[in-house]
Amino acid sequence: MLHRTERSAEGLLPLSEPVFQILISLAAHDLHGYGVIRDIEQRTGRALVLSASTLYGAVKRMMRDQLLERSNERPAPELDDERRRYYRITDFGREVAAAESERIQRLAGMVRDTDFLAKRS
Amino acid sequence: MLHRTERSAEGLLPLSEPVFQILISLAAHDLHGYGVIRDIEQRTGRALVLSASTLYGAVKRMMRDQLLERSNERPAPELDDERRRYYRITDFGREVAAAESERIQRLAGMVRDTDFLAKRS
DNA sequence: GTAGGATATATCCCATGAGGATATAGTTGT
DNA sequence: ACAACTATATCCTCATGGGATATATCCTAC
Repeated sequence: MLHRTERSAEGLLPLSEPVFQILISLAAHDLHGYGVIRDIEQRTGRALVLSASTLYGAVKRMMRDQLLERSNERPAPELDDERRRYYRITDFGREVAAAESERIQRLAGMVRDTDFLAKRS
Repeated sequence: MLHRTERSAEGLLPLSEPVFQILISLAAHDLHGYGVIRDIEQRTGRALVLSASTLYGAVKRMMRDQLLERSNERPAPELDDERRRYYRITDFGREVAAAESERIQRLAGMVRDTDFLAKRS
């Protein structure tokens, strides 16, 4: 019997914008909290800038839900900052991110050619 | 001087799943509350089935935010049900739906070719 | 060396929203 | 007549987002 996922990824959908963006950032590489804020800010062209409370609150809940875990690996000492706390996405976190991505693709397809500004009746 | 939008559509984004789906339903044709629930259920293949409290709560807030308004037009009496309260999407509601649609398209593009399950490092 | 801004984490607190439970009542089918 | 479905509405609870705030370290300029 193969590994049985405790909680289904779908049960956590839809993800909030902050949570999905945090998963995207950490899917690429381990990062510390403040670094995640900067990464999201850069990737979205400042369209989304998380406040500190949003980031740390979300991270705490994502750890509770086993989407993230603490990472012990740190950069070379000369590049490091002792205050940082690094996080890593879990396998389950990747499952959830993939499921949310599929949901988004489905939704995007559903409305792709819809002209909401065209009045009816 | 052309019409000036009071509140920007972007300020309401991102929309919750229920709110966006309600706008999609009403963008096609006026409908009453219970009919919106059925319409979303059908369109999404039962993937999203709003509870009554979610629907009526969302509709109330959407009226407050001027995304929807009451519609006086009713179907032919033999097809009607007096208990029904029909709703219509407003021009502003269409703007907001279009803005959310663009946001979704952008997000979908951003993650389209991301393989979240491919482990790194 | 010290002042100030950026980096970094964390908590308190409030407003908002999703949705289960529940209430009420009219409509339709058997 | 009785049940199931249609239809609207409110109460209540829980979770989340985010402003304000606190604390401390790092870095750069003077």
